[in-house]
Amino acid sequence: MSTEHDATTPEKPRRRADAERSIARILDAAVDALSADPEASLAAIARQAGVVRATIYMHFPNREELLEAVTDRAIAEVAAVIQAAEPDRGSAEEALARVVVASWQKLGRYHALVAVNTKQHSHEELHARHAAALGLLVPLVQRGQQDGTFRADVPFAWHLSMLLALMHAASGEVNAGRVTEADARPALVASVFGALAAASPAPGS
Amino acid sequence: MSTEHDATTPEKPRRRADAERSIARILDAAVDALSADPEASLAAIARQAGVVRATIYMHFPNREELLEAVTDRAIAEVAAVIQAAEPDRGSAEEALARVVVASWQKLGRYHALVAVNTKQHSHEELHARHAAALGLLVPLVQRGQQDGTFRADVPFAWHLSMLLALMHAASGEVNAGRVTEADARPALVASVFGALAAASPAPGS
DNA sequence: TTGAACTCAGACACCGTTGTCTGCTTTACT
DNA sequence: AGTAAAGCAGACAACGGTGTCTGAGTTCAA
Repeated sequence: MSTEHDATTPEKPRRRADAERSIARILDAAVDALSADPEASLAAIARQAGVVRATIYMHFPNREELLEAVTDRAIAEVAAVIQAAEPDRGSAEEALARVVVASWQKLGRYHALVAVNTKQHSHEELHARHAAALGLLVPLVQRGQQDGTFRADVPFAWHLSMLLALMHAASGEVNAGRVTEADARPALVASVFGALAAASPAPGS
Repeated sequence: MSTEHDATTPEKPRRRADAERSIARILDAAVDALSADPEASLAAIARQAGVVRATIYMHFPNREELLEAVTDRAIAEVAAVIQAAEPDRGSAEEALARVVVASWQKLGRYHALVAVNTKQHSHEELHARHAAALGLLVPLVQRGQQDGTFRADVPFAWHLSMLLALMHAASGEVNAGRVTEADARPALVASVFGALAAASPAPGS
């Protein structure tokens, strides 16, 4: 594995090394530019990438496919981080904490990209793409629901959405400078676990 | 510096009745159109409002101020709903549930508008605007923190952000059809309370 | 009822973005 | 070293959005 970066699809073309480099720079620049402005022009992306606009068209047929490649890569990166955190090891609580800590920053980095996709693709299609990364957490959540760690009176997809929302919000807080990253980590873990956890054997109700 | 075109705050301008009507229709259409596509053109908004594009310019000097009026009105509506839920009455837990139930749908309706504002205004400015509605919850959260209902080891602003994120996510779930509104309500309340609640007198940690 | 406010219909110039194309130079591979 | 791939530079038409203007109709309010 490793240095195999395909722009959009793993294909036949044996690209030259500098082409691979350009593609990577364009993708990186696109993430930055689109994070700052979801409607960033290709000219702006090219400028930030240090290439000329025509070079983008050398690797991506049009704007839309570039954005597609950007989100594909972002999701793949997040998925890799999640997987590296071994969501299926240890107790559900431990695993959840591990996954959250490992992935929330990278997830937050790509937070702004959501706005880019919301208009082009439908919600369903967008969710289907996220599923690649989110799907890795399904066993973890279900496991926790079965052993009573997480509330079982809501669908596991609900937990997944709340989890995602909290991680995004947390990275937003850090990004806005309202909390330090060091403070955010335990707070996020606590909020997430609290949100997913089964109600404690409390009285009343 | 005072606004001459205040579509939101009824002031000096003695507008005719049909003008008020047009403004309201434009604002409504803008919410719908921008929710579907954050970059909806003024032509699209005008079409949906059943007016001609020039009519928009009769009440709003430019696109930007129209969007501003839209978000101002949205925030004001949400704030009104929150206030009507009496966030300062009863126990923090009860009040929280009341506020969440009352406001999450309307808040969700305007969820897409967030993407519209993210690029124009800075995060700080945007947060300052939200503060008008969010500020109503500050006493509630602080009260809960003081009496031990909510965790006090995080800033109250953290709780506010998590609260907002969960409500947005919940309305997204309903909007996507993954849960019914009836199911979402108690689930949201549970998730929110769990996220904010102080750790139960449990062992560990 | 009359005048003013408002709306409609359509045009206009201006601007930025997209996608394509052209030579010409530089860089990578064998 | 030679060849092809890739990049640069700068142009081009096409398109859509914005903001302004005109000159008509129509609706409200005194």
